[in-house]
Amino acid sequence: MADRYSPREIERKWQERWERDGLYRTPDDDPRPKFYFLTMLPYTSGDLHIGHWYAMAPSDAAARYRRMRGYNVLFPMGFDAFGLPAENAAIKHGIHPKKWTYDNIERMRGQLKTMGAMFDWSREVITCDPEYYKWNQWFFLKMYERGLAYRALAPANWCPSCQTVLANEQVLPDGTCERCGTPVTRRDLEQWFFRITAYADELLDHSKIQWPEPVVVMQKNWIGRSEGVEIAFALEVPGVDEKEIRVFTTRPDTIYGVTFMVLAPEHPLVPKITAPERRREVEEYIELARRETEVQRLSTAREKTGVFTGAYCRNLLSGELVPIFIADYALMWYGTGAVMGVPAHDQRDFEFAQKFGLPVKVVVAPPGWDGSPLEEAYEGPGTMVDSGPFTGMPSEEGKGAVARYVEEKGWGRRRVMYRMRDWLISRQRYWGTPIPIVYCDECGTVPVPEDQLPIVLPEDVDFRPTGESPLARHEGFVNTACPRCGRPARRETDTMDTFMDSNWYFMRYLSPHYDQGPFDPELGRKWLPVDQYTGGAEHAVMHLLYARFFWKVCRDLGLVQGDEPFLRLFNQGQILGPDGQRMSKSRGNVVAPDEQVERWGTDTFRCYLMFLGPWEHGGPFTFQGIQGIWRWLNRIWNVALATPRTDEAADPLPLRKLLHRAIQRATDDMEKFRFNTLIATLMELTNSLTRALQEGPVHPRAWEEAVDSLLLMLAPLAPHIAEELWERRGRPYSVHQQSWPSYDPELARPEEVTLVVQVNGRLRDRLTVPADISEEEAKQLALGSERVRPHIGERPVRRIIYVPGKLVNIVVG
RNA sequence: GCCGGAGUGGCGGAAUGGGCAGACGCGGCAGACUCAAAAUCUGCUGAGGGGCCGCCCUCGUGCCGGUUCGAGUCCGGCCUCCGGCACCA
Repeated sequence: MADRYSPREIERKWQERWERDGLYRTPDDDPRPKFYFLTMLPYTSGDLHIGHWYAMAPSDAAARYRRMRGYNVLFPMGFDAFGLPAENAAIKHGIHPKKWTYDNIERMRGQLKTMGAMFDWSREVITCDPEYYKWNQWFFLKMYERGLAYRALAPANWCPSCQTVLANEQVLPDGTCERCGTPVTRRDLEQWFFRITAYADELLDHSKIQWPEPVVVMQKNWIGRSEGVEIAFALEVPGVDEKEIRVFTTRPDTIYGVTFMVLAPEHPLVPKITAPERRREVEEYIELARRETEVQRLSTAREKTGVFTGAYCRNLLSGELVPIFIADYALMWYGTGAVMGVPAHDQRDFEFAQKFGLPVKVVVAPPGWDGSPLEEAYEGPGTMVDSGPFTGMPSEEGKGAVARYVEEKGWGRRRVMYRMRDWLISRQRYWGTPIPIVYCDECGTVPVPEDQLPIVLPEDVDFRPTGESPLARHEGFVNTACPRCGRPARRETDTMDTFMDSNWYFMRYLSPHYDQGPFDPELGRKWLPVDQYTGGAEHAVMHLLYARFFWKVCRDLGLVQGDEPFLRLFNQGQILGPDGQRMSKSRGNVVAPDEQVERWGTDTFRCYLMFLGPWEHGGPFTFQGIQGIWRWLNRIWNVALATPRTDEAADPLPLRKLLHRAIQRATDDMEKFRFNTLIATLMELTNSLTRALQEGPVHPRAWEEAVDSLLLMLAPLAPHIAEELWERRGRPYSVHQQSWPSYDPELARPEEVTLVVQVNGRLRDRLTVPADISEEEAKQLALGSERVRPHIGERPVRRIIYVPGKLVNIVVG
């Protein structure tokens, strides 16, 4: 018997050997078909946690499998290195964000290497490196040129006590500052946006990608397209120039039910139309709304609030005059910032009307309605009533009819609205990509010329929170010369949202040090788009939507071909603590992967994560089960190195059939990322081989074929032990350069099947029969069964149902 | 509230173009090896009941109903948990 399985020794040994040999360097000039396998890069938080392992280890197995299937596989890794936690660490512990980040990268890179993954480290990308973010700035300029980057006034979270802008993550759920507990207010600042809404309709089209349906649905909901009509209401306030208020509605069929009008508090018409005697109350309400955080304001549980402006407007269709209110449930950034109040057919309007004693006028009769007052808004379809010329029309039809009428009269037009807003990319933060813009008193907003990039983030910055954006206090950074006129000018001091970094990192992997553009276009043509992307579902809307948008911009810039960056997507589940809760330091349920690797070895830990359950499910990490994987790998060790009693005369078929069935199932599972059942299949194969070993002489070539195939199928899952055993069995280095075993369908097909015999649908007997048994034979066999006959008794057989290879069901009585 | 996803033994989970429920593993029980323990190996392990105990019967996939010869799987109505969105006119 060979010596014992000792993961610590062999794992270090092979990791060193693989690195020395450049086994996982992906050549760009390889004749095999390319396959770009991408897994999301980690944020440089400090330690590689179990979630990273759960995301990456199965991805590695799948990438290795692709490689064994004859593809030239690119499987790169990098670090998402800009972001708030680095800055917070600096504020809290006085460590410079750069040092904090690079120290973390150093540690995490080491941890990643213990995984034994086939990452091509020569392509590593670190997003906080000027070599990388230079191209963030370059992209920004391209977008600015095309009008896709613009500056506008937008509200930001503002802490009046800290005198600083806060990121959304720094605002606690109760709307207070995470540092000082002061209620956060909103403050309007000039900020930069990317015009993602210009691509809204294209982003709604997921027909060219194979993504999990839930992610597609989430993106569609996020974009939130709705078709409706913009309609004018006549404004008849003396001394006001504006003669109309425009509203957006998806329910033009309810227009005769309008009993009031609501404007958003920020609506520009409000100060103009407010009656003198209402002015004080209106201003107070506006101030109140301004002080509220978005979270508070959008809370649906709250009772409706609002104030009457004293002004009226006229419904052009009905000719009725209705009062104009302001209320914070009307949102300035959606539609026109004005809502027509139809309490009978909109629950929000209904609640508002109840509160303010406004009339509820039914114009779409619910089926079977007796004319009595409504208890709540009726939002379904019905027959239009009390609606002028449209009375009697089904409301669904009325939508189009009213829209046409309104368009004919020139009172409005059909419009499409989106829930999605443009992407605000400005962050009043230090640790991010500087926005390449200069403000000049003479020339205004001036983009930094390309040849002056990168604008390097200065390191000698006072990033402690003193009430200003850190870069704004750095004289050497802020003060510059206008690129256009040369006169003194000021740099933009905001930095970019870090989602900018993840927009295109997968392009940078192709040529991480290329300096003529974001990536070598020739390599772009070769490798892009990504064939398979894996990562957490938490990125369903933000990252994955931004990256699709960005790709389409790149396509329009002529940088990439095709419409989508990630052809196939897979979301792994989330790994929980042993208590079934989210892992967190405060709960004390964090499982450190390093300890598990130390104890069991990487191969065992990797396989265990894959064996836990379906990859997309995730679930609690428990310590008991890992033992089972350890035992299994030991059994493989023993089987692979055993010297069986062999006999040329032994029948090779049983072993071969067993093996080829296993290969068939394993291949199918690999294709579908079903690692848990894949491992179960390999366990069964291992157990069968162990039994064959004990039972007697085996056919020598069938045995060798079976053991070699087992190791080949093990290789993507547990790369180190597979390599070690492959070598010990005298096979040529490396197991990872071999082909995935193929199966012979003839051998994989079972010769005998178990035929289930039922009487009236209840299981009564199992018969082992040849797979090619005829229907007639099967029925006769079933009827003749000793176990079946008593259940038929004297009752007549009415029907016999036969499912080939599966069952016979005898219907009696 | 709306939109997704999921509910199967003591536990993680298998099995869905309807057809053997519980593969594989953990845990548990019993045995072998051992002075003993660990490790390893073998057997049993959904619940209930009956036996002429190497056998049989009944029940059983969140709940209620339906379709079907047959439902974990399909349909209708609920319940619970998880995730996302949440006054989007």
